[in-house]
Amino acid sequence: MSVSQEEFKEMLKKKGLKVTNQRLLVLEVLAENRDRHMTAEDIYELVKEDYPEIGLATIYRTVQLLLEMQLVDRINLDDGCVRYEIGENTYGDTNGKHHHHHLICRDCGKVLSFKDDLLEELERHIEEETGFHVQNHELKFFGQCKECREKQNQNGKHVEV
Amino acid sequence: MSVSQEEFKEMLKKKGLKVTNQRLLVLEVLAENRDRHMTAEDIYELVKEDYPEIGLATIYRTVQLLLEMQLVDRINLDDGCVRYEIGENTYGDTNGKHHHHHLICRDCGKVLSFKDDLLEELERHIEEETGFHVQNHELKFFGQCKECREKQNQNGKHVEV
DNA sequence: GTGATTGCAAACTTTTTGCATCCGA
DNA sequence: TCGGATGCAAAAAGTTTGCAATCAC
Repeated sequence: MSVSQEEFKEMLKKKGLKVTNQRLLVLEVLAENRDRHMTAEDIYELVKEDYPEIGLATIYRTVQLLLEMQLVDRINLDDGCVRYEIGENTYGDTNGKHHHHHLICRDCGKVLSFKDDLLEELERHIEEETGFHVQNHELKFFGQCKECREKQNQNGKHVEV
Repeated sequence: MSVSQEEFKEMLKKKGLKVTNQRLLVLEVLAENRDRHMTAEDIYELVKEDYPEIGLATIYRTVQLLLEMQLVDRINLDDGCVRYEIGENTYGDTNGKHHHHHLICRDCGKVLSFKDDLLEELERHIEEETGFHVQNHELKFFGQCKECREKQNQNGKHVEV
């Protein structure tokens, strides 16, 4: 079940909230950049192209709302700012895409995504052992990307781990 | 291989850095609170008990140093501040303890730890498929803890997921 | 003695909040 | 019309930095 713009409007109305240009544009910008990991500032700059009078505070208030509506995910790549990604079932043709994790290169800062559903077993395990009910997860791997590794090897350095 | 205070002093000297009371105390406080997830402010308050003249900036500079020396880990529980945990092999009798993940309750904010080594297979998988060399990871689960779940059930509410 | 380290205060960055105005329903 | 939503500016919160004084070696 993928959420369309029409469904988003319905969801807003059902909650007694108003459909505004700002809200539609924030979600649209996130949808158009589903491969990026956008900060509030990134979203602000892009929405401003279509709607120059928007304020940064509105971006923050809107992503908060979208988080609560579970239409976007929040991720933190440990670079000092929170980032937002549109949900896998929101606004897209990506009906098959499931969870993905982030691979963060400590050398160049690049962030790769890695699709995977293997955590479901672990989640079941956690629920059985602790009674904690898992609703969502965030998994980051820190290390060195292929390119940085090759670059290091070319420089004749020994790869120390 | 567990790192003792003596080894920490050696590591500092080997890097041409000085052994100061402040550095020893920060690591000691982290070691004494390995079950907590300490913010810079938490560490500051505790070190101040033994060393009232310490400044918050020193805490930040020291944890940065300890991170680089891989004696502590940084975690982010999405509550607005970065947290620090002493490394599993640092200053402890916990030679068998391996990786652990964090279970964050969205209702009461409590953070539980869950020991597990199941991610190693996934890391191998990632290295094979992408060439990304994994050095560390951080895994958080968001959901509802046992107590909050029971409380909700007692109130007669239907548990919606 | 000398260079690394510290404490303090100021600067900086990201995010939140108060409030008058505006706008969707 | 009316209450929710917005833009702006100010405030808050967390972290970093410059610098003179201090301390470890």
